Amino acid sequence: MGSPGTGGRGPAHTLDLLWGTVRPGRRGPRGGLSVEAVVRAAMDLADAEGLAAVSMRRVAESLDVTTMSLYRYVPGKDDLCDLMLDAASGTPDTADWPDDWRGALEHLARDMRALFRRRPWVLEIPISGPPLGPNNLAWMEAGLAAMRDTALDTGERIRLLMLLTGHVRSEGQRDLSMERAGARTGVAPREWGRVYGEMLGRVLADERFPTLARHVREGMFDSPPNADPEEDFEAGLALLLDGVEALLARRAAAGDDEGPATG
Amino acid sequence: MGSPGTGGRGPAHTLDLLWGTVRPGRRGPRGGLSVEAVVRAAMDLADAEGLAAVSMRRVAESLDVTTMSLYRYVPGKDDLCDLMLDAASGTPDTADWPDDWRGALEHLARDMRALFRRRPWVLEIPISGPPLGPNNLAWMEAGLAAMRDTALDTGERIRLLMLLTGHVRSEGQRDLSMERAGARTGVAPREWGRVYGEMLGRVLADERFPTLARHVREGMFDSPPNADPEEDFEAGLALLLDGVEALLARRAAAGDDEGPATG
DNA sequence: CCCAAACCGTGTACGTCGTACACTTTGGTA
DNA sequence: TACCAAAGTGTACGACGTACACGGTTTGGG
Repeated sequence: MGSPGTGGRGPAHTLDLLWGTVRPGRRGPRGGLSVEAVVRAAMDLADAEGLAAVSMRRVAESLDVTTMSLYRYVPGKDDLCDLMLDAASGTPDTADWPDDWRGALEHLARDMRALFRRRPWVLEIPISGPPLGPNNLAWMEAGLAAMRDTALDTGERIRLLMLLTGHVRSEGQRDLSMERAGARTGVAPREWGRVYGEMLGRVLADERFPTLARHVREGMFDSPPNADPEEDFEAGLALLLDGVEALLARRAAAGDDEGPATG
Repeated sequence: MGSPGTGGRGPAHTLDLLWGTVRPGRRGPRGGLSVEAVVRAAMDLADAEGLAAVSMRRVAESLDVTTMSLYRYVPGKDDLCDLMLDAASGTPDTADWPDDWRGALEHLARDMRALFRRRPWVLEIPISGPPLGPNNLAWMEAGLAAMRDTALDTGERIRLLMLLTGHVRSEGQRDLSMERAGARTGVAPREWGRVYGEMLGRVLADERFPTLARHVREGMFDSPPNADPEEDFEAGLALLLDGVEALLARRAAAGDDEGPATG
């Protein structure tokens, strides 16, 4: 499971792979495969059977080549996953995004969420560093563009973007874990909250959680905590952006002799 | 890697494991091991060498027993990880938490963050469902208690708690990935931003990211985006709680004929 | 009192994983 | 044309989780 070897020829090569700027090599036979083909095969596998089904062997098998031939195109599995992540991220469609920063950021967050719902396995890929691929940077570009008219400085904009993606990822991972918890016990995802409540209710009856117990007794699990993931997501998003508005309002009130940010 | 078998005797047994309410069984030889001993050994291993080093074989080896004997105490590795998570979570120390909800929630978030800094491997454990262990519930209890005097309803309180833990986890995972990215390239974590900037700067010079390029040209990476994780964490936390305050203010302004929440 | 049931711990084995390494085949270039 | 980098193959190693059958130990019910 670990990486005994070095993996690749350094992060510079990984960057070339991400951006598709690999010199094909003039000598030798023309390769029948390509980085994109390998990545696409891996993505197809992940789409069909989940990330756990993506092994070098299975990917190679689906391409009708041997396992080791993949290593001619990809340094190792970790890098393959990084490539999959960027490829699956795609490019945000900002056509119908509104002009105001809040509306645009809401669209960004929702589009990102839709992406994770479409390809849940993206959330399972361990992030190995800052976003470096073109697609991930395209999302960053869209986010920064959405904030162009705000009074936030560069650091704040990036932080807010990170915060937003963090929220989208967290919420998506929670949804995923709920679904899988349901699959493991054989209960439908929606009914999990019921089981949850029963379990907790039985257990909390005689323990040292007064506040929790009070909430349970007041019917906390009649409508279980995460019954509507969409509402949780939207509420968190709204809270976050409300925080931003508060910050902007504070700033506008404080430095009103200063000119507004020039677009 | 997957779980071909059923793993355990259902989630009810896992709950018993978590709460330490396992009937020892009157017949047969007294076991030299125990669930706690196994979990502790696994945690020691994770503390020393990271979660990747925690395998059934290595845990058994550290306990001077064979691999399979572990399965007498733990249904499988997934459940072991769940147990490790709850055990590592410990119990929040609310002694020096202030009385106001905001201060208390800040302390909760910071204490949680400290926990993840102390045991980074906790963040690598894939969450398999809602919090069910006593320690995780203790954190939930503390969080709910912190909000006892607010005008939030139960659902909102839980959502806020989830949002907070999501933020702490996200930020911790980002720190972790940064550290590991540095380790992989052989660069110190602090210098990563520099490399990041160089890479992006080189790449962005001739591409289709106008806003991003503008920020880069304006010195975005002179002080790299995630140079100070602590500041990022605190800023996000503040933003979040500002959002809550805005919600509370809105609520207070709207329904002032309604009595305040009774503690 | 005794035997069978329950339980602990062991040993072996299977299928899977990532990937190192030596090899043959291929085809552009010096 | 001869060479050699590169594509693709085959084999192998050391891990992993865990199913399964077995022998040893304790204890409860008859």
